Amino acid sequence: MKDPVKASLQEQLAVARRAQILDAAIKVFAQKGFHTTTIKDIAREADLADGTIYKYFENKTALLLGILEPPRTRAQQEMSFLLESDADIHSVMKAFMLQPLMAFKKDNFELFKVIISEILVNQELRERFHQQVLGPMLQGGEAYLRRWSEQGVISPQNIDLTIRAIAGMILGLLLEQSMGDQTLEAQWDELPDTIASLIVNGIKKEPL
Amino acid sequence: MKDPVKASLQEQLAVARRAQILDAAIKVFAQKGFHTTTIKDIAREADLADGTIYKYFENKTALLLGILEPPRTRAQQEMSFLLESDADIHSVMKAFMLQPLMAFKKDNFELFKVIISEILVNQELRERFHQQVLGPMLQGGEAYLRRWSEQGVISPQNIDLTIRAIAGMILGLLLEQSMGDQTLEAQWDELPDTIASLIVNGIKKEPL
Amino acid sequence: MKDPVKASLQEQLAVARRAQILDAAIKVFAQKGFHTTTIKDIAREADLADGTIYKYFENKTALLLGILEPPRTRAQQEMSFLLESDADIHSVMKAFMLQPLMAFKKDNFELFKVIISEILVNQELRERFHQQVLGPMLQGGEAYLRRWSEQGVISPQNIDLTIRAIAGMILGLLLEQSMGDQTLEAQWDELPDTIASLIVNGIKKEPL
Amino acid sequence: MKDPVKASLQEQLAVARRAQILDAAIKVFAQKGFHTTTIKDIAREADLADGTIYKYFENKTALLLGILEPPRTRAQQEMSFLLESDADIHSVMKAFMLQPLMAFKKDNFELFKVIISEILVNQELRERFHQQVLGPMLQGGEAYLRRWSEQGVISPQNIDLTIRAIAGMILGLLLEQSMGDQTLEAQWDELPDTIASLIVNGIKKEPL
DNA sequence: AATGAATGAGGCTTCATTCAT
DNA sequence: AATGAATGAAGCCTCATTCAT
Repeated sequence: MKDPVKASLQEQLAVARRAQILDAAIKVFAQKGFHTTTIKDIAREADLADGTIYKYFENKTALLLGILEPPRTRAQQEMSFLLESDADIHSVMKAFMLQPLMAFKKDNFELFKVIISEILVNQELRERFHQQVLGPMLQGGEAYLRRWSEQGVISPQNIDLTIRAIAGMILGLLLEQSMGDQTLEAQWDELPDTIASLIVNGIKKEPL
Repeated sequence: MKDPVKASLQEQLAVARRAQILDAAIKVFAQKGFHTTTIKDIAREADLADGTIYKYFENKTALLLGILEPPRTRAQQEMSFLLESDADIHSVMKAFMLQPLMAFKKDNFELFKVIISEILVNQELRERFHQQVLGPMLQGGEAYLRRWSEQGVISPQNIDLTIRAIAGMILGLLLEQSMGDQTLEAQWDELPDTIASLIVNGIKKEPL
Repeated sequence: MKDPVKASLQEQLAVARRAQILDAAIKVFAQKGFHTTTIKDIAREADLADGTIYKYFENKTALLLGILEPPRTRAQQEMSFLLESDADIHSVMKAFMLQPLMAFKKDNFELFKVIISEILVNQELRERFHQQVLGPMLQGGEAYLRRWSEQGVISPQNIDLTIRAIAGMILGLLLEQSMGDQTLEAQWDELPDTIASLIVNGIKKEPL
Repeated sequence: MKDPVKASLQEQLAVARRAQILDAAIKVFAQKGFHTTTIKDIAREADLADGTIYKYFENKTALLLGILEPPRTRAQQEMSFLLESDADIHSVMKAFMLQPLMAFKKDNFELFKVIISEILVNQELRERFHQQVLGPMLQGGEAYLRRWSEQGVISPQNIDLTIRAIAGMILGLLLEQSMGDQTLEAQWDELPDTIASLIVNGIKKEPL
């Protein structure tokens, strides 16, 4: 085991196994929900034995934590990259929405359901989510708003609350969609544009 | 038991008992979450025997459904009453926010957590919530927006999506708060005003 | 309560109530089986409250015991009356079968199922049944066989075992029928004759 | 686990475990009856954990079904073998009785009680019993009677009913014995002979 | 490293029975 | 005498987790 090549091979294998298990977990969680899913379900999906799961994850909750881990939440990184650019407000706003709103679309928002559902009830998960997903998202947005505010592009409202309201809108729309709202489902792709508009201009009719 | 007086007494007692159980359930659910709460917990809190719960509720899920029942969700009714009035946009918007944002404040949003958490995972509950809470909220708001739109007060954007975005913002803020966001917690009471402003005017600086 | 008329009235009422409850019990037991039937089922069928049952019967088992009580097991009395007569062997044998084989036919043998099923597992019930039903049946038959044996009509085989075999045949046929044997069901009415013949003559071809 | 040696070992172990559990179940069921026996009772007797039972049997009823499974009901097969032979009627008849009458003697008929008791009340069990035990028994006997009838050894009575009456006699005797009849218990070993005689010749005195 | 058999704690639910009215 | 609300013991079963191989 002192052979560094071997060691790194082992390591790579372990990483692969972890990924394999997480993929299975995501799939089954999305299908059946967290509490309804058994370790056996995941093991079967990953084509492993029950016990093997526990070599890579301490317990069932750790699987959910694993899903939230960095490599899988690359979302906000790409976003923050975008935020550095110099596009106009509407474009940036739209881009800000696009990522999260579309991210969950592929699996029909099932995974969103599972994660949020469990987050609401599990403290550790909640903190992780706040740190790894919500926090960065808010900070990124905040920085942007602050810059715009300094540039006099937007009115210097309470920025803390404003960015939280915007982020909340995204979360809330995902929530409503997850609850089976038909109207949202039908027009989902128009959301980024509509909302960006709403946030930038408000609902009030523009004075001529 | 053909005695009508006695009968109605019994009936009243039954109603009281139901309420007593629901109160206990709300309390314990809020403290421990749905899955973690046992029937025994609720029974103890209600100062009743386990079995008694089942005289009034078919099963554990029915307790959660009970929490969503009309008398306890009177919220949106009062709101819709408000919406009939002729106040200016900002005031109405603020009122629209006020109700839900404050409703859950008293129990530290714990109940919101539990309900949403379970809603995301339980179809029946989800449908009930959509029918009894979200639906009315959306319809009420939609009617308002439509009226304003006709009056030329607001720009005739996609109203369906707009109202959902607004409602989503409320839900999302509750969600962020439930996840332990400190900033929100500190400034919660300023939210209605800030958000109403945001929605009405947007973030863009007013052209002079 | 010292009024003897009143007292006897009370008493008569009590007897009627008992009967009412037993009738209900018989009906529901036959429909659903002993273990599957709840006191509530019986109470509902008897149009009484649960608690009332317990004023007349100590517990659920007592209801089954009640079903076996004399007035309802008048069977063997009529039979023993028949046995006194001087008919030929075949007729008597046939009569001996007729009563029990037909008694349970009316409720589709469901009650037989329930009683036997529980008898096999409940000692007290077993003893009662042996005393009140099986015993008299055996004794009646035994007396008859003995008389015939003395008269030289039948061969003096082991009478104890013979009568038990005959009674067993009856029980066993009821059992087979209860198990859903189609052939038996179709030809049930021919049984008394066929069996009487079998017992009297055996299966062996008569020597010319 | 692709190792075939290992796999077959596992398999053998599983079979053994099943047997171990069934043995325990038989023992406890015989002692306490089906409904009174808890899974814990069986687990304790088998020296296993409660949950382990469920790896091998779907539920409590499956344990009873297991008891009726082929390897344990090999009885009638041996009997049918006997029926092929060319012994005289009396011997065959006696053999026909011998097997079932003695099979249950070893455990004091307790198992018979439990099985029959539950069969009467459980449809699935009833069908299995009819298929696996009673059916073969009847068919075997029927074939025999029919052959004899063609050979002119026995009188061509209604063979369907006759074989059912004979089988019924066996069942009924087991039932009487199970109910605690002392006389039967004392003379149980003489039964096959006595009954064979009864069935072959009937009770009527032979005409000289 | 992987397996999967075994574990056993724990929850939901039913229902016979009691007892205050 | 009748009621039926309340009781609470008890059982079946699930499933996360462990550990010997």
